[in-house]
Amino acid sequence: MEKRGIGLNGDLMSTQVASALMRELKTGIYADAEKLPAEMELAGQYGVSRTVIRDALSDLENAGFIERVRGVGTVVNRRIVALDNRLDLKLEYSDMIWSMGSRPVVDSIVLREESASETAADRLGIPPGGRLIACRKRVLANRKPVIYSVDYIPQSIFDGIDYMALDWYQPIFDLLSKYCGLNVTNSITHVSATNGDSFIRSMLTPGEGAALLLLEEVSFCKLNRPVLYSLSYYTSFFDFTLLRKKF
Amino acid sequence: MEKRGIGLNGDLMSTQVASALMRELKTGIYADAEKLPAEMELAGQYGVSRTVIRDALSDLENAGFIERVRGVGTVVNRRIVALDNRLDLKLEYSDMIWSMGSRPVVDSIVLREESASETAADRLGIPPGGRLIACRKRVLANRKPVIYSVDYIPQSIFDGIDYMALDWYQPIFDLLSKYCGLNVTNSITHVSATNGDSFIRSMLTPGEGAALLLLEEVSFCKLNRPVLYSLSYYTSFFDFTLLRKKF
DNA sequence: AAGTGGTCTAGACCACTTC
DNA sequence: AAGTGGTCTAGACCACTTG
Repeated sequence: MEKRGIGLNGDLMSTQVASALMRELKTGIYADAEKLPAEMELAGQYGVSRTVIRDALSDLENAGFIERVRGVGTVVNRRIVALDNRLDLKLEYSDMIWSMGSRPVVDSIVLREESASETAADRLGIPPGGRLIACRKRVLANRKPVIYSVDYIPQSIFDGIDYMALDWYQPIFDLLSKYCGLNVTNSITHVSATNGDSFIRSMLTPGEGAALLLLEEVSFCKLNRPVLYSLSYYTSFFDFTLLRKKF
Repeated sequence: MEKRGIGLNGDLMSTQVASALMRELKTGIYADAEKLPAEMELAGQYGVSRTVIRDALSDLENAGFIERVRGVGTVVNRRIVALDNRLDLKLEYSDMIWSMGSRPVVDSIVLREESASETAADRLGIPPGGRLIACRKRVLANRKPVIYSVDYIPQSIFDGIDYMALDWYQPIFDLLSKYCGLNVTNSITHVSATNGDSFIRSMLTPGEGAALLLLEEVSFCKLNRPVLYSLSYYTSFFDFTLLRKKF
């Protein structure tokens, strides 16, 4: 009898199949395909049941990469497969900068301990005035400033950790993962347009009359635990793309 | 033997269960619940197999409303259930305005036939210079201008239809659905911040120094067929929220 | 009629958390 | 040990599109 549930590298079968299919769709044997093979055929090829294939295809469909049509087959959405920086699927700015061919560089970090504002306390689910760590920083791409951000983290998250000694130049999600064992899974993000104040504009030096995109964001770990409240100002360097789908 | 696959009102069983659960989560018996009952128990209550329940829960989880944890149960994400205007789940501005307690009113419509720009042709997958219908309009909420938009639709979509006679005051998606039988299922949206030009600002009269949010969008029907290319400028009246999730 | 994806059933075992 | 969700199997029928 085959081992069930878990494949060789620890991932689930359906996850492995989904990754494999995605690879083939982007650069492999389905790179020019308009349709994928029938579900039963894929099941045979990968040596799994149709259920596994359908779970994998469900994931791809939810992300918009394919569309399944009865009587027709599994149709590839080429335009969506080709998209690179999906705001709705990525949480990390550094990935975005890398995939745009630049190297993200962080400068002028200011780390402080502060009392939570009413807003911050509400978003993070802590008492007003609770202790926060505030990390203000600027990110450059190709030597040009592209992001200015303020990240607030409850001090309680760093219980027993000398957070001042940590390397705050790395992406904040990496830091939370490495030193606190907290993996951010999703964020609620408010998007708006602004011109910023004179300080923000002096940090980002956008062109005359250029507006900034502001993302106000609460990030969560497993079980909906809020761990990060952040305000990020983005210059027009970024091309934010997202897929909107009816529920 | 029970009828399979389709329930009383034409919806799928899993879709019906998902809707029912969503209703209970928002205002029903699970309005204050931290967890949903076990899958087997739900299966019993709704008189369906565990598979149906799991399909329904999968949909809710994909939209972020619940989280399923092994050994624990199905946990409700209250903050996400409480969100109202999800940019990633809604395609229609009028819904958003209604749910903010205002009535959307469209004024100053300008309908023209134009040749496709290179950009528009590319986005809509038609030859450059192809015939387009351009609909420019302004939307008011509570008598204040809140959106200015330009919608481009390939003329071929209206083959044999006297499009000039249609009611362009209704949402464009309703129009496409009613008269062309085309239901928009998703959109690729580019988000950016801008200050607009003097014309846009005269239409929207944002406050001094207030920036505008620009959504540049291609909307698709079944089989990834592009039917609408639009540019929409939004004032700060709108609170755009979206859920970002790791793929 | 044949082939596709969509759904459903019944049953099984696995991984995890809690008691 | 008991209960949860996660995965998988094998098989069935349904709805739809295409030839």
